[in-house]
Amino acid sequence: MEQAETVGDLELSLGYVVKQVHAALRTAMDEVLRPLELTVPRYACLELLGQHPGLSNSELARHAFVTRQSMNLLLRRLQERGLPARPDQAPRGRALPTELTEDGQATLRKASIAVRAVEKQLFSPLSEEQQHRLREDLAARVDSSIAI
Amino acid sequence: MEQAETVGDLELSLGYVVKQVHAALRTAMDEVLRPLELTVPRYACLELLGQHPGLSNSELARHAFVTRQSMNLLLRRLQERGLPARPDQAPRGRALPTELTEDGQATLRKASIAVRAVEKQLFSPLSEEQQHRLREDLAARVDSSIAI
DNA sequence: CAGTATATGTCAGAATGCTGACATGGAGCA
DNA sequence: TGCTCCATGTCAGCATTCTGACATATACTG
Repeated sequence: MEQAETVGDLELSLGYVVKQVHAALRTAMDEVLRPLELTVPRYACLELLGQHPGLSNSELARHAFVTRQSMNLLLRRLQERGLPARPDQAPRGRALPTELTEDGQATLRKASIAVRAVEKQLFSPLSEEQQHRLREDLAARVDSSIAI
Repeated sequence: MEQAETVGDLELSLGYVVKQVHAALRTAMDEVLRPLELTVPRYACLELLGQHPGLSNSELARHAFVTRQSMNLLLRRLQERGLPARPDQAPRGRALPTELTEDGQATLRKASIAVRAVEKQLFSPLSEEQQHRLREDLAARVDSSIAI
């Protein structure tokens, strides 16, 4: 009976390693986003809007992995800065389709470049092929039902 | 020039995929830990103490990826429940070496088994070999300097 | 020895995120 | 049509975590 039932050595735990990488990524992203007065969730919101204009608050929340209440507050703060814009009335149902303003797109572009550099640097120890394989393996276990 | 400078399609971003897996893991862990009145950071604290008795508050914080202020509060709450114990005075310097009580060990055992099951289930779509490779690839880019 | 640098524990305040709750708009069904 | 169910936006309260600050203990250095 080799298979342990407890977590065992943390360094051998896939969950812990994922957490390590996630923490490293988040710290590095926070650092480069600070000059733009963005946090990771704020950046995520902009990036999602950039790729999928018209997303509602609830949809943004799901894809950014926060509750819709948190996203609501976050979105309002960004709106005060004039980065995204929402109509006053819902064109249908209650969902308010959100889009980036010119300023929002400009800010997103800067942020996206910075984040891309961080990712590239963080995963640079891995070869192109390893990175591809890593993404495949990770995606393999993500519920693809979350796809937009 | 194929190499984009911005993040590009999120689904193709390693960072986003890591975040997806991390979120899924965290949600699943929170769920199974709730009956034990534990959160992920609280569990992490106990697991670290189980594997490395005598860690100080600051060391726990670093390995659990929170600030030492947060860990301090968290640790005190756990102490009120009698799970870990710290001496009143530091045997050397200011660091207070923390250890699990009997209750703490018992709680940790239950939690660890539950978390192990979650990890196992979450990564079950991947073969044993793929999991091994995944861990290797991820660990390859974690600063091993964080090792205990 | 005195002065400096580093690490630790801790306090205080602000920001962030979550849970619970409620009202509203649409879809499905009797 | 009327009823139920679900998704959305939003308000309120609570918990958690962070940043900034300060005191203390040790190590290092001139």
